[in-house]
Amino acid sequence: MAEDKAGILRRIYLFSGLTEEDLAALARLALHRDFPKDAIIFWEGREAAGFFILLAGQVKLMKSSPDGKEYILRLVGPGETFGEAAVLAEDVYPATAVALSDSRTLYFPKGPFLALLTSSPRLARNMLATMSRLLYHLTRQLEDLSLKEVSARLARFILEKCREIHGEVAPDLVIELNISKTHLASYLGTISETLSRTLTRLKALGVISEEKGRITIKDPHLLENIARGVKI
Amino acid sequence: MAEDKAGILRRIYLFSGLTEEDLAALARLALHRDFPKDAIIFWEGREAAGFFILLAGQVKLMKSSPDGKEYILRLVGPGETFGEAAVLAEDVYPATAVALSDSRTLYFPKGPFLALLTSSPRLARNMLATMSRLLYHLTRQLEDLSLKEVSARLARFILEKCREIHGEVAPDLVIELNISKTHLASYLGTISETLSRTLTRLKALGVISEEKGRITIKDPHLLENIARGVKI
DNA sequence: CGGCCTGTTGATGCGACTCAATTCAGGTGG
DNA sequence: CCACCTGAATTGAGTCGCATCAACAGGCCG
Repeated sequence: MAEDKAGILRRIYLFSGLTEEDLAALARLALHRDFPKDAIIFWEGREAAGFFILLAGQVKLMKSSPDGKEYILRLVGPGETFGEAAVLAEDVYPATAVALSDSRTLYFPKGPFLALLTSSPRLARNMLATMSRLLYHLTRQLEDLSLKEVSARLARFILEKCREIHGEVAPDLVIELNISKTHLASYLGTISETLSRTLTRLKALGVISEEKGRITIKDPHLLENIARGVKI
Repeated sequence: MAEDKAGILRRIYLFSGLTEEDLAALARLALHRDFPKDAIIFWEGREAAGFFILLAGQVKLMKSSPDGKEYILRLVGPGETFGEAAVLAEDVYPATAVALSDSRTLYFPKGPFLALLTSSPRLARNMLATMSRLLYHLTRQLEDLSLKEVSARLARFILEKCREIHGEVAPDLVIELNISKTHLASYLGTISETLSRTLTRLKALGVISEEKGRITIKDPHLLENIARGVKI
């Protein structure tokens, strides 16, 4: 069984370049934990006893307000880790994790992992790089939320998604939204009604076309400008 | 000279618990760099060749939009590091750093520091903890910006500042704003006019009193509720 | 079929940004 | 020492973006 896990771990970015020995040690302390759709994986504010790697499924990391609104900090896909930040400085999870679909994870208990971290400089380096990228990502989100309006945030989302999938941005490239529009709205810091209206406006402008969660880019140049904050 | 630096470094959180040997190595690669008020220390998007420790003065890390608005991600005080995230995964600084007053810093070039990081598990651990706390901080800001209104963000700022200074929140405790209200507004994701109005409302409610940048807490309980998002 | 969830569209109201005018404080030079 | 200038802070009026409330259409499933 441990060999199975080591094979999986080898393909996770966080563990790239590790020695076989380190991978084996990681595999020994990893535990399979599966969650059905809508299950809460951990609550914001609860003690962080470990972190997760998502093997299959989808997970949202979110904050919610007393009056029921929610903001999605991050959408986690297979191969990505989550809950990492909590195991280091803070002793509590900074957000709530919810399975958006049936999800399989590997769980790493905090204590043994920290020990391994001390003995493997490469693992520590990878961990720092991972957190660095998270920081960068959050920084961008803060910039968007504070300085840009919904249309700009949506435009940026589409562009980044497109680069992620196709490696470039060009007319007639198609992006699949793998999440509901309600979730996308929360991720963009707005609500579904506003997202719906904004999409309609972009469609009316001929910047994109869309049906059933498939967005086709029509005018990349204008889309870039909108993402930059140009009023429409 | 190197002894001087080692003495300074010893008191920096990031370097706590390091061996004398590591401190000496750090001291050897650190460079003094001073900046006058309003100097740009680094630009967002420029290559990150190293990071800084602020010894004296004050620095803002900010994002700015094409139309001149700015958002302050973080206010850096003496003893804190900045630009750390950039030296690891990203090769560019994610924000612009500006000296708000004459500032003295120590500068650590990326390459040698990374080498040291690999050889000192304790340093790597501290670095991870530091970044972890930054992540936590940014997460809170995102929550505030997306879910709360200005009054709640201001209330939370006052409460956190109070805890930071006095270790508790109680009536008649005084908080010194060491920054201009315009800067505070940018930090709270708003503009000076709105901040001014919000302060006036809080004063009218008897929650706080304020003159010349000195805020006195009058009603801690109500302040907590406002921070939680209760409408006023 | 009827329930439910997701998404769309319309009407309305509120919070916060904009623009503009005024006051105030600090610093400078005559 | 006071007049002057400059940038910060305040206050008012108007506008705009977006959330809210509400009604409704379409797809899915028990």
